[in-house]
Amino acid sequence: MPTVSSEELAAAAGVNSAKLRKDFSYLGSYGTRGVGYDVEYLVYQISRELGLTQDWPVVIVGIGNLGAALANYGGFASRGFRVAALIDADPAMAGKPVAGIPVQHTDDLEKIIQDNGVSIGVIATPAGAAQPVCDRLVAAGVTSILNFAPTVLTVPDGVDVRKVDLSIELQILAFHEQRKAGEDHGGTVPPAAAHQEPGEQGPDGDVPAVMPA
Amino acid sequence: MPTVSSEELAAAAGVNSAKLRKDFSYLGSYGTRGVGYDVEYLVYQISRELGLTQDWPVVIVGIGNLGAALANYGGFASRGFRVAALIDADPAMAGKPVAGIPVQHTDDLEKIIQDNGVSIGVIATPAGAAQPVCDRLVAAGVTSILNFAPTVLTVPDGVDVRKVDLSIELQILAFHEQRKAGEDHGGTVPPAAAHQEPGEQGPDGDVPAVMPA
DNA sequence: AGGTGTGAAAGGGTTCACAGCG
DNA sequence: CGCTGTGAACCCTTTCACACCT
Repeated sequence: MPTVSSEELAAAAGVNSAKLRKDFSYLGSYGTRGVGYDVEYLVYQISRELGLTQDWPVVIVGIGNLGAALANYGGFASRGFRVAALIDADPAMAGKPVAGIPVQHTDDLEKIIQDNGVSIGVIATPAGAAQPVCDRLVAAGVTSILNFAPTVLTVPDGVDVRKVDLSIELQILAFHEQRKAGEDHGGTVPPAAAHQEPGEQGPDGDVPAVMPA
Repeated sequence: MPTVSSEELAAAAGVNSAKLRKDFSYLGSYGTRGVGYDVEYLVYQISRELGLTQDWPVVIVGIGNLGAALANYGGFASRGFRVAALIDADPAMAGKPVAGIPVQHTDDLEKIIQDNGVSIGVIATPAGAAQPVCDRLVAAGVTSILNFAPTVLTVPDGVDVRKVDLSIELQILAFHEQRKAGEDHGGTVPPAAAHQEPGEQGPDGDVPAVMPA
């Protein structure tokens, strides 16, 4: 299949074809009228725009179950991510290989970051260790942090943090599950929040915008 | 602190106070004019609306690193989730306790679901096993599935699926990282997508709406 | 013809601003 | 007087519809 139309892609993605064309148009004019989009060319252009063609060395700090799961996760390599190092505070872990990469001790964190030119760090430590680790990562030159620890991190301006809460997705499912069952609700919620569109399976839309901890 | 104003909550959440008040108004009139919101009462009302006051038994299928990390995750209990069972296809795992819960074999999946009245299942298996597991969960009565396997699942109408891709958040960070560094871009992207607001750390907004696999 | 690229219309969500209540 | 609750204004995103190119 050398070429696709916006109509076909839209159907596959579960969106309107006009939206898809408009979105693509922000990247440039990569389609051919009367024909569609050249698949290979389009994939390359989107990959480049998203930064998938670059090599991103990342470090994972905190090699418990979650850290190990991340280290073993196959999806990283294909998106341009390379696990440059695994770091843990437990001296007993040092030297042990996880996913083929030897775990290093937290003492060497700064050196590891600098030697590998790492700008993205993943924190998978317990809650208490997260902020100190974060501070050291930032001081060593990391400017983007993915945080799996159940804490809100404080960082200086110019540093991006994204927090992943493994229970939030479950909570969204439970929210809908609740509605499937009993239909006796106190309040009124606008239709947009009532239910996700069938077909989509992703973390977007359909989530209350404001949800205090 | 027995009471909060919408202004204070909005500042803490990094949003507009009017939005917060409007959002709350969909749940009912839980505030007091001239005073603010009674914290304890508000927390209860929001919890109830989100389904946090209920008990949600869940099963986790696939007890590798990720499954184990989920089983050990502390955040579930406080949100009303109870890990009713851990299930794995490896006979060697059967009986082994993970996070204090003995792992059970896939053969007993249907019985486990029914005995515990489980309606929410978590899939943390390898990609190949995900769809068969999903089918069995659904046949046994599960109506909401949280999928960590790198596959898009096919389910009948009435079943909700949410897919968590651990590399997508990393990709979003890399996208911004790329912009921090070089500023030579081919295309033009609308301002809303240019950068996340400082202060927020969540998986929402700021993500291209359409991103074909 | 067939399908992109895009101005213009429609729609939905956010913000303003203030009436109204404690 | 202070702060909620909310109609109305505003703005951004999505969709329509069609000119234009292949």
